[in-house]
Amino acid sequence: MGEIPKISVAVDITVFTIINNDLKVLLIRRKNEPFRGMYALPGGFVELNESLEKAAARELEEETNVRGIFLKQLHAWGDVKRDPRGRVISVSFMALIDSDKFKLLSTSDAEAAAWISVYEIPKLAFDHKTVLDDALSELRYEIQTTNITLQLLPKEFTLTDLQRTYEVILDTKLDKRNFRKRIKALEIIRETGKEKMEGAHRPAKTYIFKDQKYAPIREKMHVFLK
Amino acid sequence: MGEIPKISVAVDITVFTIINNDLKVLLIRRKNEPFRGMYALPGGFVELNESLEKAAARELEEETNVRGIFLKQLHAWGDVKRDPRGRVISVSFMALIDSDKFKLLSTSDAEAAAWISVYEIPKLAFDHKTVLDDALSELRYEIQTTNITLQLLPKEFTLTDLQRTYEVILDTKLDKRNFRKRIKALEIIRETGKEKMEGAHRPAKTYIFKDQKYAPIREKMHVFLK
DNA sequence: CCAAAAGTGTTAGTGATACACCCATGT
DNA sequence: ACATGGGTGTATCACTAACACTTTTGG
Repeated sequence: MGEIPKISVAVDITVFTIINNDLKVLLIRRKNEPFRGMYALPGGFVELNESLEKAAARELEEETNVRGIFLKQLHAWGDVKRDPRGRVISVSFMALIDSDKFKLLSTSDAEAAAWISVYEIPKLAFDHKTVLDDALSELRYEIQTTNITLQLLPKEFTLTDLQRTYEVILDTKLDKRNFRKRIKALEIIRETGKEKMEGAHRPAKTYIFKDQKYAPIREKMHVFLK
Repeated sequence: MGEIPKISVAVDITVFTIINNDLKVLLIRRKNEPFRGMYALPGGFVELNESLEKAAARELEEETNVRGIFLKQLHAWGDVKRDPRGRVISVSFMALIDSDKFKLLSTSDAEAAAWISVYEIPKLAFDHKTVLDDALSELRYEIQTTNITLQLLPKEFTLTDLQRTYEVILDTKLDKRNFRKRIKALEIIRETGKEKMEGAHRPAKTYIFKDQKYAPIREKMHVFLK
């Protein structure tokens, strides 16, 4: 080859979590130009000897201390002028972390990183607002077609925990009876036999996901007609 | 900046069409190493001054003479060893063209390009088999959630034409009455008032898509529960 | 009048929605 | 005994699926 153009390739990760019944995204305050002092999605450049997924996992670990988590690739952003420093294309990823593990973040030496409500997003560097909006709409789709919420919950959880997760992400109220019927029909969770007692009321049964890894919900979803 | 790694970025396009009731993909026979003589998806490297979409459109036009067509970005492929020449990431796109326009292809000076049935795909260069499989499954999803079939049909078409398109892509037989009921309910097409007479039988009404551009089918699709 | 594709309705079953009360516990 | 959240069933409605005959034309 020889005259093949070379371009810098970055990954940007939209990390979601739920804190206080609010959907939050991890944002980093930039210390350097361009967009110094502005919030941005965590991310960084892809090294020559690592895949896109590896790069995203490495950056996520560097920023949050969280490792081994599921990352979903979303989109490649390639506008010529999206980075004022020069030609940079960015591949975006989505990740979800359990809000318990998030405490690891504050013990890390990551610079000014913060969990920001998706409903109070400040002006972001680069095209990161677009990237984030895309990730959010992808998240809302994913929770309806995969078991991805397992990433947001502790291993054992109650049906109320699960319903709240859906409600927070979809930003709606759901009917308790219908939600339970539907979730049971999807056959993605199983009773543990244990209960969780918490507060002055009847204890709740706890559940675990049958698949402990990300998996599409087998064809309960629209197949078109026959 | 300075020590930011630079990577070659390519686009690869899976172009579908229907010929003789068979779903075909455009493949190019490679004239150069690596994988010389082997079939591959059309594509090429992204220039510094063009977006990913522009690059895909340019490559598509160079290979097929077809321009102004809808291209959908699918995925970024970034394995370290996917190209033996060095580090290359590739962003894949999908395109559909009307089989009438395909004739433009053979009049072009494109080198050995061929429409190959998706059921008879030979060994492909690079990771193009994976890229193609991904595109095919995306296509099957897209025709159920968008009006993308408008790219495959002439402007005016009959319901039988439309049904055959779905059948060929989904590789199933569909019930005529149920298909028509469903399509009407989706409200994506409109009668032209004209008819198409062809052969010794009753003439068929013709239809056009209400949106003449790619559009998602407004929320007839699963919204999850309330 | 025959061949060929176009066009059309009904029924049964399945899944979605709306909705209200009793249960088990701690204090 | 009361406050709190956990847990459950039914009736209606909308959509999906299965299925066969009549219509219009050219030859």
